Amino acid sequence: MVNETSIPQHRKVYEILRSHITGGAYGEGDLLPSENELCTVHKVTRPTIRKALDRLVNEGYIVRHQGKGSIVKGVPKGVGILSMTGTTSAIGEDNLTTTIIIKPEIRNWSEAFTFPLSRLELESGCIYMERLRLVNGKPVFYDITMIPNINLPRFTSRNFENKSLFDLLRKYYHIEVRGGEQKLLAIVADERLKDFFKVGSGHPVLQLNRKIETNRAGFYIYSQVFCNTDEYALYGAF
Amino acid sequence: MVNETSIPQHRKVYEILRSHITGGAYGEGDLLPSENELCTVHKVTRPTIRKALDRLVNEGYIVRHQGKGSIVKGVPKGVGILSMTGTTSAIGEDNLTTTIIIKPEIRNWSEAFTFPLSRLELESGCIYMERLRLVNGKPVFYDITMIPNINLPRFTSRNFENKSLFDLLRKYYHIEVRGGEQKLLAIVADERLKDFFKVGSGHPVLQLNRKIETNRAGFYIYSQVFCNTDEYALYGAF
DNA sequence: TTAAATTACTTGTAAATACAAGTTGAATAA
DNA sequence: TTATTCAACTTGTATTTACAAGTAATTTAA
Repeated sequence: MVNETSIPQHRKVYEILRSHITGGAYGEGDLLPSENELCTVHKVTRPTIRKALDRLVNEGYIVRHQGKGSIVKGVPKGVGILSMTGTTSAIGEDNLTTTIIIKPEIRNWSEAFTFPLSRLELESGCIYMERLRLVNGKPVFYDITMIPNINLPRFTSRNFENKSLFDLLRKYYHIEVRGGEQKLLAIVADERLKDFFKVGSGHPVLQLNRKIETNRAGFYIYSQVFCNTDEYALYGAF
Repeated sequence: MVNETSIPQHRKVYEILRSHITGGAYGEGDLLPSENELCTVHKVTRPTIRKALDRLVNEGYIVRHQGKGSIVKGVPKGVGILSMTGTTSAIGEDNLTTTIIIKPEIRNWSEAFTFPLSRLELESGCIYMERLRLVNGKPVFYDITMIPNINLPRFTSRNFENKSLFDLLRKYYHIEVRGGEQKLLAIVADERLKDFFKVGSGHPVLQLNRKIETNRAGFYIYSQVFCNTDEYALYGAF
């Protein structure tokens, strides 16, 4: 029997458990139901349950102890900046507001920050945008995002104001982040950054150049993020 | 039948395949033997092989394609600084030389950089060391490492000159890095850093404060790393 | 009362089996 | 020759079964 969208069972169980953890149904230190209980609830066998749990362990949501059970660690903090998707999940959405500096528009690539581009990417052009992120009202992130203009209908007309770019890509285009590479360096704020961050001259700024892989083969997202780490240090778990 | 040290089969297979990749037996783009071939070679069944391969995928050594096979991606670059162990594997040992500024010595904790310490850690004191790392002769990393002084016989008398701290911990004390958390920020070089890095005043420096988890419960390694990113940006994969 | 043993859980490992689904190259038919 | 079909691979998913090993509470014996 094929499921409606043929999403594997272990993935479904993973999504459900993950949403329960992120949604607060389980808090830090709570015990997840035992594997056998999960089996009966989701009507699958133990290897399937274990595959779902394996992923939760890998992503840092839970730890397992032989003889005890699966203990919830909570939502991995800082997964955002340093290891996965956007800036949104790094801080917690409550305190983060976004100002669009340059709305998504189609441009030619201005060379995507030290990362070499493929011919297809160069020919297609890119969707370019600049955003300023404020944490508790203070400007902390300034980011430039470049996405190849390949098979993304109506992209530039979508509303980004209160959405995560990555949620949007996932929802409308089934593009999911798989991993990526990044370069980090410390620089001194230039005129533009001094203006955005409202800091004086000589102010140190953290710069991240990122190339993000997706589930679409050959489809990469490039972003350059500048951070004022005066009050909010970048946090990452690994 | 119990194996000599009762190391799981899937872990053994993982170690073997991993060493083949890191050792250069398989290069980038090469196909690993098929799962069934690996089964016959290692005398285990497919689920066991798949568990070993799963881990290699998670750690970025290989990618798998249905119908094609398991393709070697190579040794994950930059795993060092941003996601795992030391600085050594970040650059490649060839170009990296280490100068010990303060040899490992037992001290009281000077509060391990914003990370709260447990009572046991505070009571045990810490092994403290400072090292300067040079890449191609230029000072790039300055790091302070603090290790709780718990059950580490003869640690301060070991020779660190040309060894990775983490290799040593693994080899002699069976301590392996499991993960950790880190905070990143951009600062301006103080007098000490200006001296070490031979840079002028106002020079931006990247600072990492890290708390590293190990396979010993409650045993954490704390380190603070300062990087001059002028010539060598920190590189990380995720 | 106290300490040891048992029992009933939990997760960890491993095999054997089956079929689905993607890829590739060889055999076949036009 | 060219296009199509097919067979032989590959990995992906899932079940069933079995036992090992760690944990914790209960029961039992001292």
